[in-house]
Amino acid sequence: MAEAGLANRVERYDPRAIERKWRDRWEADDLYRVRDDAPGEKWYSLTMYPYPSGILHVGHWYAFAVPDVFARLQRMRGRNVLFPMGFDAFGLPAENAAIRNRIHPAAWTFDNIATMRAQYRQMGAMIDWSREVVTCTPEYYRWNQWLFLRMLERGLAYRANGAVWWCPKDQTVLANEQVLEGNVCERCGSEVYRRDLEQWYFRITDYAEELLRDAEPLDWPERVKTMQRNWIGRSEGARLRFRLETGDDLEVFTTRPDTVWGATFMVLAPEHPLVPAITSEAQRPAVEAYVEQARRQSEIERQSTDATRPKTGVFTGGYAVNPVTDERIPVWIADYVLMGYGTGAIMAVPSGDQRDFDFARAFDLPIRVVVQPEGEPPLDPATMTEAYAGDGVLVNSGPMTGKRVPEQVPEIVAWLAESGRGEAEVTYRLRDWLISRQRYWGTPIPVVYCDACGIVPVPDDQLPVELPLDAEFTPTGQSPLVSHAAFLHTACPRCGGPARRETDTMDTFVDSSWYWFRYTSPDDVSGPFDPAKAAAWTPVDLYCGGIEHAILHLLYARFFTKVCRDLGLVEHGEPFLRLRNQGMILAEEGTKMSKSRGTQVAPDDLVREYGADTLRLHLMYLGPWEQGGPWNNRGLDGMQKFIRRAWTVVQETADGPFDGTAPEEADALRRLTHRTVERVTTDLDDFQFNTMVAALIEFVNELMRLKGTAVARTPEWREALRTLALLMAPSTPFVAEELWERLGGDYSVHHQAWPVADPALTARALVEVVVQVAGKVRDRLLLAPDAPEAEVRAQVLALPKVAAALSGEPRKLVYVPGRLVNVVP
RNA sequence: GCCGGGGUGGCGAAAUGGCAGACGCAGCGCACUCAAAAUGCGCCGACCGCGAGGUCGUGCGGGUUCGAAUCCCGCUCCCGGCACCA
Repeated sequence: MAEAGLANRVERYDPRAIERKWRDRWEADDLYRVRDDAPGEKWYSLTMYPYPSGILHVGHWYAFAVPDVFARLQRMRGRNVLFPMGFDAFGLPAENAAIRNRIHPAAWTFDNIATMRAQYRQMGAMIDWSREVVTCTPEYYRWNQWLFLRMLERGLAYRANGAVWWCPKDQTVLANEQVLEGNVCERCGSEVYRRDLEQWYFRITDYAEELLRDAEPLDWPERVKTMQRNWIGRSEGARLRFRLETGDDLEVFTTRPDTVWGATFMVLAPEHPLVPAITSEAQRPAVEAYVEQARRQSEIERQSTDATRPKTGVFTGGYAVNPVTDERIPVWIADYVLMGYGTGAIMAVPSGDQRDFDFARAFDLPIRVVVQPEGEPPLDPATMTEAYAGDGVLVNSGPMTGKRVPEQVPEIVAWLAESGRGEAEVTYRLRDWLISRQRYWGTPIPVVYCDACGIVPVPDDQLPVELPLDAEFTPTGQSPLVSHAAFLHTACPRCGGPARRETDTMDTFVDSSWYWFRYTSPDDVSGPFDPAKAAAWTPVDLYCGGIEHAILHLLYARFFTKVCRDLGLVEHGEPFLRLRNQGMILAEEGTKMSKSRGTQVAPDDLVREYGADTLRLHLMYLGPWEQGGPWNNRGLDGMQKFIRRAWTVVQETADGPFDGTAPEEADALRRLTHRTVERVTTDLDDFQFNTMVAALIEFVNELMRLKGTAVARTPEWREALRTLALLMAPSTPFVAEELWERLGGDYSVHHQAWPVADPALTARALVEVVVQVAGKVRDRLLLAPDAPEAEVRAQVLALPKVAAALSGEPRKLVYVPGRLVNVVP
C-alpha cells in the first residue's frame, strides 16, 4: 500500500496539460496586465515587432522568448515592467501575396496576425495584449500622417526631384527591389532607367551631427555604433570655389584643401546642373551620350561598384581656373563623382588621390606632386605608380610651400578663407530619407495638389486620410491609388476647388520609427501618444532585435525621437538606452532557414511534443544568444530531461517533513543554493542564458544526488526547492508555476520576489587549491579560501609530490588564495 | 581594400591571466527489465603505459609572465558590415 501511495504521488510531467492550465489561469486573471501607476521603478523592455508574414518560426521565438526571460527577471525584482507586442503590418509582401493569391492585403495581414498572436500565446511570453499596436489600422497610421504634417510645417518634410526607376512599358515607378539584374522590370522584363521625379523626403541630414554625437554614450553593441558612424560618414574639409570660363562659380568639397596647388583638372558628376552650360559644342554629343549611359545605372550600383573598375569619363570642352595657381584646367565629367555627395563636383589632385590618379593616367592628364613624404626620395610624376595620400611637406605650393601636413592644414584653410577662396566645411555621407513609395499597402501621404494653391497639407481635423480598401491593386502598370477616382479627386482644403490627392504612400519604416511610444497609450485619440505616459515609460531601457536593423530602422527611430523632442512631445532625444542583438538561428546544415527549401522549423510541432518550457530552454541553451547558430532537434531531449529531473525531485520530496538535521550537509546545500542564485542572476544580467541554464542543471543534478539522503528532510532542502522554482520562473514560466504550487507557494510564482544571494553564503568553506611546480599541476589541497601564506607554504612543501618534482629550495612561491600555489624551482 | 567578430573534443559550447574542455548532445559501459523503452549511475581530448602514472594539446609562428585559450607582435582561414563619399 505504501508503495502504491508513493507511485500515485509522483505524477508524470505532462507539459501540455500544465501549460494549458496555467495559460488559461493567467489569462483569466490578467496576470500580465501592465498598469501605469503600479509600484516599482519602471522598466521598458522592447523587442522589435514582427512583420505578420504568416506563421512564427523558431527565429521569432529566439527573438522574443529569450528577452521575455529577461523581462520576467526585472518583474520579479519588483520593477513595473512594460513588455509589449504589436505588428509591423504595412508593406510589400502583403501586396505581393494579394496579387498572387487574389486576396485583399488587409485580409491576408489580419489572418496572419490572428495566427501569430495565438502562437505568441503558446510561448508563455508576458505580453499585455491590451496594448497591441497594428500599424495598418487607421487608428495608428493617422498619427504617421499627423507627424508628417508637423514635419512639413517645420521644413523637415519636403518634396524634391530625385532619381527613381521608371519602366517605360508599364509607365510606372518601381521600387528598388522590383528591379532585377541587368536593370530589367520584374513584371514585364523591359529595360528600366532612372528618371527624375518629385518625391517626398525627410530631412534627416539636419540631425547628422546629433545622430553621430548622441550614439557614443549608448549601451549598444560597438559594431552597431560603428555601422551607424560609417553610415553617417562625417568628413572634415573645406568648400573651395573655382571660377569657370563661362563665368559661373563651381564649388567643390575636399578633405584635402592643402593639396589645391596640385589640382590639375576638375570632374563633375554627370548629373551636375552646370554640365550643359560648360560643355562645348564640339564635345556635346559625347557628353550627352555619357550622361545618358550614366543615367541607366542606379546610384546604388554606381556607389557599390568595385573601386578598381577602370575609370570612365568625357572631357566637356570647358575650363576652370585654379584659384591658387591661376592655371587654366580642363573640366571633365565622370561617374566616379557622385551628385549626392558634397557638391557633386571635385577638384582632382592626381598625385594625392588614387581615384584622381587612375583617371589622370587613363586620360593622360597632368600630375603635379604637392605633398612630399619626409625622408624619402622626391616623388616624380612620370614614374609614380600610385597616389601618395600620406603625411609630408608641401612642395610646389606657392606661399604654403614648406608647411607640414596634416599638422598645418588649419593654417592653410585659414589662408584660403581670408583670401575668399573657400571655407572650412563638414560634409556627411548621410542622405535625406526618401519616403515616397508608389505602392498601395501603406500610409497615404496627407497632402493634396491644387491647381490654384499648389501643395496643400490635409488639415489635422480631416485625418486620417484613409487608405481605400476597395482599390484595384492588381497590376495595371499604374499606382493603385491613381485609378481610385473617389480617393484621387477631392476638394482643396484651402480654396475648395478641385484637387488631386497624393497617391504615393509612405515607406513602412515610418511606421516603425515611433511605434514604441504608441504602446504607452495605444488608444490615445488626441495625439500619436500621451506625452505624460510616454514620459513615464520611455526611453526604452532595453531593446532587442536583429542586427539587420543596425542602420536603417535604428537610425530612423533615433531621428524620429529627436523630432518628437523638438515638437515638445518628449524630453529625451535617444529612444533606446540599451540594445542587444540576437544572432540568427540557421537551419541544421548551417544555411539560412528557408520557407521554399522547407528548412524552416515550426515551433508549433515542437510545442506539441515537448512543451513551450522545453523549447524556451533549448533556445537559451543553443549557445550565446548574441551569436545564434544552427538549429538542432536533439538538444530538446536534454532540456526535457532537465525539467523532468527537477519535477521528480520536487514531487518526491516536496512534502517533507523538513524537521531533520544534517549539520554539515545542510550547510553545504545552503551554500550551493546561494551560489546558484548568484550564478543565475549574474548570467541573466549579462545575457548569458546558456550558462544560466547550465547553473540550473548543475543545481538539479546535485539535488538528484542528495534526494535520498538525510539532508532532504531539512529546512535547507525546502529552501533549495523553493529557490529552484523561483530561479526557473523566468525561463520556464509554466512548469515553475506548477512546481511552486506543489511546494505550497502563494499564487503566482511570477509575483514572487527574485531571490537574493547572501554573500556570506556564496563562498565555500573549503576550496580545492591547485598545487603547481613550474606551472605544472602536481597535487591539490583542500584549504580555507583565506588560509595564510606561511601556513600554505609549509603544507605545500611538505607534499611528497612537490618534493619529488623539486630539487632543493624553491626560488619563489606564488600563492593565489583560494585558487592555486605555484612553486618555482 | 577598410572596419568589426571569430577559429577550443565527434557536435553545441564553458573558462577573459591561475586545474582547458563546466553543462548539454552524441557514443560506450553498468543497474533495473523476460526484453525493449523510459529512468538511474559511471566513462568519454590525443598519444605512451598492464598499471601507478607520464607526455602533448585551445588555427600557425614568435614574445611578455612564476603561470597564456585569455595580453602583445606577425601570419592564416572563416563570418559579418562598408566600399570610387572627394
